[in-house]
Amino acid sequence: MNKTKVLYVEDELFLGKIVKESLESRHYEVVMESDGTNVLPVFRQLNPDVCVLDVMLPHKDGFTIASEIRELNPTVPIIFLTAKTQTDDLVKGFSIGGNDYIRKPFSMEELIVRIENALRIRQQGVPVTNAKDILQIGKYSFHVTRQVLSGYHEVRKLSFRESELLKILYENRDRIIDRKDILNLLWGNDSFFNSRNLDVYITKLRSYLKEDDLLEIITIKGVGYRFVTG
Amino acid sequence: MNKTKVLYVEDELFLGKIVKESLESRHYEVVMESDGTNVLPVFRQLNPDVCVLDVMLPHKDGFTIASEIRELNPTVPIIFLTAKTQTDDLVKGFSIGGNDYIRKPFSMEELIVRIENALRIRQQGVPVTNAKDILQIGKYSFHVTRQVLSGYHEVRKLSFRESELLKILYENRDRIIDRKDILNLLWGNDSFFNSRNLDVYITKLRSYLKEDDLLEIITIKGVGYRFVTG
DNA sequence: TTGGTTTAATGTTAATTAAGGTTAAAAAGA
DNA sequence: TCTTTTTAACCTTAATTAACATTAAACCAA
Repeated sequence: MNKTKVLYVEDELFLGKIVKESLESRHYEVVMESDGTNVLPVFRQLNPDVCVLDVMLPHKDGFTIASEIRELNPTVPIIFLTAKTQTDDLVKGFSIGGNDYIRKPFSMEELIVRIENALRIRQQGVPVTNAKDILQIGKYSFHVTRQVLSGYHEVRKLSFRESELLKILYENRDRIIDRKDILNLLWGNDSFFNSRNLDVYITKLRSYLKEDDLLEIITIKGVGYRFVTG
Repeated sequence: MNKTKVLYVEDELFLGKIVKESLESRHYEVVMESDGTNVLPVFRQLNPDVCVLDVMLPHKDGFTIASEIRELNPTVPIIFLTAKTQTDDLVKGFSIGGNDYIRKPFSMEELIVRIENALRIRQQGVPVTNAKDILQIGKYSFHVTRQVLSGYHEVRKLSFRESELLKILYENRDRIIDRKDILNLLWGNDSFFNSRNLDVYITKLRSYLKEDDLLEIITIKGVGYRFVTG
């Protein structure tokens, strides 16, 4: 049987060396990367069985790398290493869909348990990603039930209304959606005040989505909107 | 696994050298061209996996090169590098059709993400052009759902009514279209006021289309219009 | 028939109105 | 207290209406 291939991204070289050697002594094949910017080509070349990513990296955080990896490969398990200072919320947002996380400091046993766990789950054919829950919207990925919108540079937790509106827009992308329909779906009626409310949320989403210039919420005055995605 | 081959067209030699070496250190094979006129032979010889083109080049702009490359190869991903001074809309207008673009200055991470992204999209067999959405109208190209009309010199965002009218005219080009039919399609009825409204929009479109002398919206009094495109 | 005149249709431009955008502050939840 | 949602105020833009100009078909007289 081939060795399990681990892609390990860690900027603390001292810690990294220990972990790498420790895993190798347990018959894993480990490729370590200390620079977040170089991960994708290495990933493509190695095609690892599992990724272990430190969240705090000099140029690029682990979440961003993760969502890039996810675009290349929607199923490979990803394990985050987080310092205890990170907010729980965002980490949790990412700790689904084949992702797991371990708080630093951790023991080798713990890491190995998580790795084996991830591999086992994947082997059993348990869907690692609840794929339909994660929408690719342009350069963003949007976890609907977690209400997390992740771009290259920032990860944002959306409120309920923001998230629902984005979902509606996405489901009807490239088509004209009636203002009234959105209002009825989001507020249950289309009174004047809710109508102005919708304007506010449209503005918010536009600003959240501006990392990708190709994403556009076009206003069709007197009618509604059209969300153009590609 | 073979290295990913990148054709990189860039006239700023200093920047180019940095980018080239940076990509090479990340296991890409890079061929750099500084002169736009020589790109096609190089393309043929290299048969790259992805092209990265600076838009502002001395003799020939990146868009022109891109369309030449497209003739040789309709699917290879093309990424444009554009200066930040170019207006958003210009970029938007041209960045349609499966290509991506990056604003200068950019980070290496960003470039790599885009490259990997482009390769992945191609692998998945995702269609690179949403061709049916882009109409060629004389010297203009018209992106219907984005409501963007791009000529050589200016790119204009059309309003919904302008855009719909242009679409109707184009779909019935070189034929006589009844005024009434347009009115019914655009406003749902043909009352007097809407009728005057149509006049206004016809005037607007005529002025938008005057970059190309061969395009003409001919009035047929008492009947309707004929949009002559050839 | 020809050239002028009338008249309705359409062209053009500007003013008005209404829809929506943006931002901030207030209110409501949690 | 902190976040989300709603309300409010003011700003921008598209769509409509209005006013006046031009065109071309229709009519008419010499």
